[in-house]
Amino acid sequence: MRHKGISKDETRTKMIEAASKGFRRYGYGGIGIDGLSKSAGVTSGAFYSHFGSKNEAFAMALASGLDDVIASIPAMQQDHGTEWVTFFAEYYLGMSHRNDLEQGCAMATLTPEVVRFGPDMREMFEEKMSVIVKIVAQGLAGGTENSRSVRAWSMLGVLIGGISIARGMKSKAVSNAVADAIKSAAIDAAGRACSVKRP
Amino acid sequence: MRHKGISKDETRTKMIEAASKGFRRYGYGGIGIDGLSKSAGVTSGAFYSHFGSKNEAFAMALASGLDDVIASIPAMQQDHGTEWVTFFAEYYLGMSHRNDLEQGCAMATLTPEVVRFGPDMREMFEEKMSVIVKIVAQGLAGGTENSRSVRAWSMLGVLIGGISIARGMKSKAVSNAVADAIKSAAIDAAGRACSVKRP
DNA sequence: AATAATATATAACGATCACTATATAAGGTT
DNA sequence: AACCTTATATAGTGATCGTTATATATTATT
Repeated sequence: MRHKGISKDETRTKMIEAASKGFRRYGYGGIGIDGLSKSAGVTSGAFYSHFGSKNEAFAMALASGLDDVIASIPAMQQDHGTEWVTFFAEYYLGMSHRNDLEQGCAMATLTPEVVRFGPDMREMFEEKMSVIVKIVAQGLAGGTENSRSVRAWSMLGVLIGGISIARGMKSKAVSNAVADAIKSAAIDAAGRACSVKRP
Repeated sequence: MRHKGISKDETRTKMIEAASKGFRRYGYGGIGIDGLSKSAGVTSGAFYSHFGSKNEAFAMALASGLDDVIASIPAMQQDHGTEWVTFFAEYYLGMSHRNDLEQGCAMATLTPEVVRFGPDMREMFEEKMSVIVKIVAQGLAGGTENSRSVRAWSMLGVLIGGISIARGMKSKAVSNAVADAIKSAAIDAAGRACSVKRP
């Protein structure tokens, strides 16, 4: 049966959102089709009319999560000028983002899973991450283009690894200490930032 | 039934090894009791005479993996003097370690899973990671003790995040580019190293 | 040599897994 | 209003999930 006054696109959006949140929070193996469908307010029948497989749903969730990053970094660069790196690092390792797996950055939660998938998934990951690093590098100043790219990868690496460690800690004190260390490391890794003006 | 000429400890060791490898390669949700038992050459009956639950097996695997790090870093520091950080970074992001999930460093593969467990698991993680960071900091020179600790967390963060990103890439070229960037970032994050002499 | 203790295999549990086939209710078309 | 298309629900598939209970073969004890 259909739903009253709800378009297929609306349902699809809800289902990608549910998949995004579910996979980030529980991991690929930690939630099933029923769980994902249920949290989208539908059943597995709807799931398979939108995605061919669980794998495909993960791909959609990953792509959507990385697209969010691709959209949000330029906005931060516009809003915070040369201070954008500091702002980014402080947000990324801040308490609220650290405590929010479900709505947190997909890079942090989903990247470690990518290695276990096939070439198609990894190709998509590679492409989106390359876009992200390009955008980050555009917000960095000084050195060669290669240097800025290296610094961009470094900054992303330390943020992703750092939040992963900080999230694993039991005590707030140690988690905070790690977070603070990683914040400064990310800022150092990025080096000099610049203000980005986009058309 | 028992096994001929095989002690319980031998079996236990094989099972912890199998759990370590299995969880690193497939993730917590990606392998089951039967899979872990089978790759240890036993059945689920043996599994539950050694571990109370899958959770407990993960805890053993995590502890054992982190203990390996705790044992191997001092050895590296002894062997490579002030160059130990460079050696570590180059090993960590090198091709062979990058391509070997199963036998690779447990910090990289298991850390992202820890956040999904309860306080006991996270407490153990916190303790072992704190030991690791202390050992790393002992191999760093200059600055205050706090600065060396911050630099140690930063170095671990960038290594863990960096290998996670590099492993997700499809192409060797991009994976290598990320790896090279992370190597230099890790060395920079660590700052000046020192030679460690232990009794 | 008989017996007890123990380590592991085997078998089974209900639950959930990813996924498929079919039924049905709603919207769109004529 | 009748019909067709479509989006979703329902119900099922065999397989595997984590776990428990029991059977059995080996070692240890007497």
